[in-house]
Amino acid sequence: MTTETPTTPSGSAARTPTDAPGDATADGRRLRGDRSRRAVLDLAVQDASVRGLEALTLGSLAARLPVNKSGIAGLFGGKEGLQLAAVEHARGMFVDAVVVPAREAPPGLARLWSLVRCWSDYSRRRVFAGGCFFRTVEVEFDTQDGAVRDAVVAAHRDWTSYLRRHAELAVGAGELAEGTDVDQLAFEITAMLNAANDGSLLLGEDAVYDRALAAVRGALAARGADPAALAAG
Amino acid sequence: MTTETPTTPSGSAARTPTDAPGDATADGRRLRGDRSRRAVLDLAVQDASVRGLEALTLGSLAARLPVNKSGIAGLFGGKEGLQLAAVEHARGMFVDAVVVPAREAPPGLARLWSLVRCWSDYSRRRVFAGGCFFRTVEVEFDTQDGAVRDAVVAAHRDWTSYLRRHAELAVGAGELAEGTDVDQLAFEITAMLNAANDGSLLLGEDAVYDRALAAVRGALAARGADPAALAAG
DNA sequence: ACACTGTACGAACGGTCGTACACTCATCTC
DNA sequence: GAGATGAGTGTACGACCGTTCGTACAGTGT
Repeated sequence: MTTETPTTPSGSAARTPTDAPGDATADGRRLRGDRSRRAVLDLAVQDASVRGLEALTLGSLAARLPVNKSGIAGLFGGKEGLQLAAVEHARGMFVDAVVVPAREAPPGLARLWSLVRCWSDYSRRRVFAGGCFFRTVEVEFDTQDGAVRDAVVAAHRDWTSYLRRHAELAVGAGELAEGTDVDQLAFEITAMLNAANDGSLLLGEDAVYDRALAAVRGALAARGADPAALAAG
Repeated sequence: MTTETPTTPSGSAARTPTDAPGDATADGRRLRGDRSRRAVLDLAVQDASVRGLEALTLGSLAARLPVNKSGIAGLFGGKEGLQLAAVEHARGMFVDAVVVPAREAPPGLARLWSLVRCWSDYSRRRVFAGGCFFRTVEVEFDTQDGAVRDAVVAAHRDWTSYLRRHAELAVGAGELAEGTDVDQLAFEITAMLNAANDGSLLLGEDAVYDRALAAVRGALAARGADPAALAAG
């Protein structure tokens, strides 16, 4: 992946191998298939955010959709194909829910803080029924390897490097203290956000989101950020 | 659970319903059973820390042990019984690996910092093959309910309340600033430790443990802790 | 008209899961 | 001794898993 910036919700996410470029033609068959794929994935990411990608079941999905079990298998080429497509689909939803709204703030510290707030809202709003989709699947594929794990890791790196980039911009613009360890900062920010997500799910306490925001605000202030730039939630 | 203090590794963890008190007699049959249970659980917690408790399989466990598949089922009364026993077994191992060693430090700030360092070591040493056992199963049972989830939540509360208690002691002893929000502090500490565990597993970077320790040290110092009391890792 | 492609179906496949049951054997109780 | 108890085995069962196959049909191109 060359783009450092998370791309807009991948318009053409999961496609069959033979995907010759330049076919912008509207094939009725493909349209129908894409609509079916979309319906399956909308359900699959919700399920996976709760139970994980391994717990996804072709039969269970098919039972709740006007699609046959073997139809789903054919649509994605098998279960692993479905899992990979689900990761990509979730990535698009994440970008829509977090990255795009945060773009209203200018690059640098403002964008960084906006990302933190948008992520908190994204988790709190339960865009995915099981909290952040990627939290679930990251822990699930922690210690395995294969294509799915690679996709999960790639999504994770994409997100953290985006955070890190805007931290660097903030340092360059003098909004954060010179010499700030942006890796350390990104680590602390993601740690707080993830902890809020997990705590909210496990204990049902909503206060954890405020705790996370307060902690991030503290981490930024400790690095010289203007407190006025860190509007309250 | 009335004890605020994590108990020593539960000597009699998983027992069959009829468990009349006062039977300290050494029944040869029971001894044999306990030995078998222990062997099964030693394997089960390792598996579960990697793949989760739902992915545990009686057949897979039995294939690697001198025990029959239905033998395991009988030993624990079924799969859920095995899962519950695994949580209890892991709890004991956690106490042995983290709580007991940390007891060398006196209560208060020193104990708190010792717990942080011991937890970091516990995760880094891979006491469980899949990193912290409880991280895996917490995320797994985030959004479900049932006896297993309750056990996981109880273990979680046990740990965090233990942290919080020593934070309170530190405040009371003047080692941390008066008015310190101990819930916030406990939140930040667990967030950092968990993030180190997860990051180490997902990305294979060992540096995250140092990042976590540095962040916790910062969080404690910001609350007035004597930097000299926070020995380096 | 024809061949070709992609979606979708229904049925069947081999495999694995957890559970249940009947049974043997060692051990403890009375 | 007799009888109860618990560990452990072996077999069988029903349920569900992902995959595969043959088939039908709609849409596209020539």
